Amino acid sequence: MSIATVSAVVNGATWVSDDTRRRVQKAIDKLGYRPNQMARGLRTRRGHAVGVIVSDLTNPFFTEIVRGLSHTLRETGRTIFLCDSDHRFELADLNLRMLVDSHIAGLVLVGDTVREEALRAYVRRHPRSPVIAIEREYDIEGVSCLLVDSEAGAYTVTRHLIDQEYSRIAIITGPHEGPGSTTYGRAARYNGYARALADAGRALEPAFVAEGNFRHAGGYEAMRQLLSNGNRPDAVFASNDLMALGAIDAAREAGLRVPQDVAIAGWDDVPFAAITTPPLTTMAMPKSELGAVAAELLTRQLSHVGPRHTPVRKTFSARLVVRQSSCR
Amino acid sequence: MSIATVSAVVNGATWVSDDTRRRVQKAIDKLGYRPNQMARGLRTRRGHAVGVIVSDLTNPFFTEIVRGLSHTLRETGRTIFLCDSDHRFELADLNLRMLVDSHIAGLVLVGDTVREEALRAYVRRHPRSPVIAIEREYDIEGVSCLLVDSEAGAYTVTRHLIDQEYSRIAIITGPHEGPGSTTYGRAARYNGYARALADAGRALEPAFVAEGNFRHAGGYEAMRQLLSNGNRPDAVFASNDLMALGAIDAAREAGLRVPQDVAIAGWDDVPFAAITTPPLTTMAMPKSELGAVAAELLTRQLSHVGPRHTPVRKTFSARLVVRQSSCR
DNA sequence: TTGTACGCGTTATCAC
DNA sequence: GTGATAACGCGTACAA
Repeated sequence: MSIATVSAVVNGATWVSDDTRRRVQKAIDKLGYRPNQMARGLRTRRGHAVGVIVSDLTNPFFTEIVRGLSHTLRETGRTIFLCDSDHRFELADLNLRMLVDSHIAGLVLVGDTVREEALRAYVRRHPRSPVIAIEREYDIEGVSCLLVDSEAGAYTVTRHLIDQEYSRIAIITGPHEGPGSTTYGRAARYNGYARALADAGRALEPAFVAEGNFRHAGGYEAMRQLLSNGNRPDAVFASNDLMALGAIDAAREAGLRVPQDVAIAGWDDVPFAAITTPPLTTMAMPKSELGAVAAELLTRQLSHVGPRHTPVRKTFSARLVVRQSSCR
Repeated sequence: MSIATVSAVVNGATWVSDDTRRRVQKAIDKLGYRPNQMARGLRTRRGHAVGVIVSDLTNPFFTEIVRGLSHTLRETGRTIFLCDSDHRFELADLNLRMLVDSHIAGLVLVGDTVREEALRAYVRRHPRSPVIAIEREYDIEGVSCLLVDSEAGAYTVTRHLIDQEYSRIAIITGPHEGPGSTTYGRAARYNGYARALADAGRALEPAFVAEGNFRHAGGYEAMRQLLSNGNRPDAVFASNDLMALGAIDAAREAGLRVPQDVAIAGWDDVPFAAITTPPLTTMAMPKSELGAVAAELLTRQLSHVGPRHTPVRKTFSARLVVRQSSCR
């Protein structure tokens, strides 16, 4: 028995005879042999683990995706290098650097994490590494993006508020700069909101636009700001559920009833949205679909041999879920 | 300049002259040199990443801990190998095997994950690897455990329900077998519940004990079971918040009002517990404390040189947070 | 179909 | 203080 033969068996080479394969396998089981991933990675110049950077691990929408990935990868014997970028570019860049040092086999970006420039550099230096971005659009060759049509969704939910006869509709956006300013922050969701107002012949009141940070506290602060104006809004579309819940807290604290005095709508449909006080109207993200497609895409691209895998760009749509927070 | 000297500088050896150190550093910055973690791990027989197995990534209490760990470790330049064991022993064992293959530097167990036996084997084969278990007690030398006094907490919350003049108090426990059956499932929380009833001179009704699985769906099912009895409980202590929320859903579906018809109390005080309908009475876990201690402990043990680090066993206590779900 | 020998990038040992 | 060199465990080109 030789080292090379064992290696061949372990890596499933085709040229080993069935007989020796069995004998090797038996020995492996008996001795409890396990390949050393570090040595393997050193030799192959390509690790076995997948790097994942998520912009906010406390956001249930994101954890659901990570959980799905974790399970799919386990079936391939792969593990996840997990990093939380805390909604900050500097941290995301740092995280990416650490992942590069660990020689990951592939990269998954969940939410708005690394800068376009940083990712471009990564792709250039690691042409064989699949990159999948979820909920963030990159204009980089070789990067797959799984997106949700935020503009259309924002239009839908704003339209819904208009139909409910709310007349002074505000929006809590993502941050103006930094993560969130790209895909689903100001750009798309704000545009959808603006277009819906325009189509209904409503004016866009600058005082009705507040900036949040995709977190509970950010929604709370933004709502306080909106309420401090003389002309109070009677409906608020928050760009995600965490901020919507923060907004509800702020409204209640100001002695306002939701939805009688002010309606609130969110985005994501996190599991808790259905059981808050009051239950939250929100745009439901196609979570399971997103997770499944990402996992399938990743494993396919990882097992792909050849110089370059084919990137995918796919847009899903969010679905309006009407609950009590937007119906007087 | 020689390879060995550079290595010495990178690893902060004391014997390099300040002058060469500066020169090496300058070259490192200029060339953008980054040590290859795989080669390093291969040589040292000890990786740079920390393995984390969490029993349920969708449980906000757990993600908070993971998030904290992620950030603390980033400061040391370390990454996390994350695995979700999905509340299943087989998966946890598999995860542990994968982590071993990846040659982790340390291990953190969040929630009820790997079996005592599996962990014992790990510790035997990796005496230098720190192991920290959060919310699960192991009787293994060298394993640090950060615990919460579940028995006392369960006593407190049950006592609270008694004080609120509820008379038929039920419990939704963790699973009877598998993860959850150990620390905080049947054992401690059930015992605290039983002792509180006994101290108050109440009988322990077997029909008032339902088994859950620490998930929303499990709480829902357990509640349905409790409600299907002729003698309905008028208060339910669920062993965690996810199950409590499931129980609320089931109660509402059965046409019962919470807390007028049936009171519900949970355990964890996840962020959403404060904003559910109605806001949830629950035992607040010392999250930030737990996270901070775990992180501090881990980094200390990781940087510890010598044959054996000193394990720590620490018990925190949960705090009763009374909200509307338990007050008519 | 099998075995040999080399190199992946690092750290540890020891001679200088 | 510094530099040469042997491992670490594996994949693979190439010889057999």
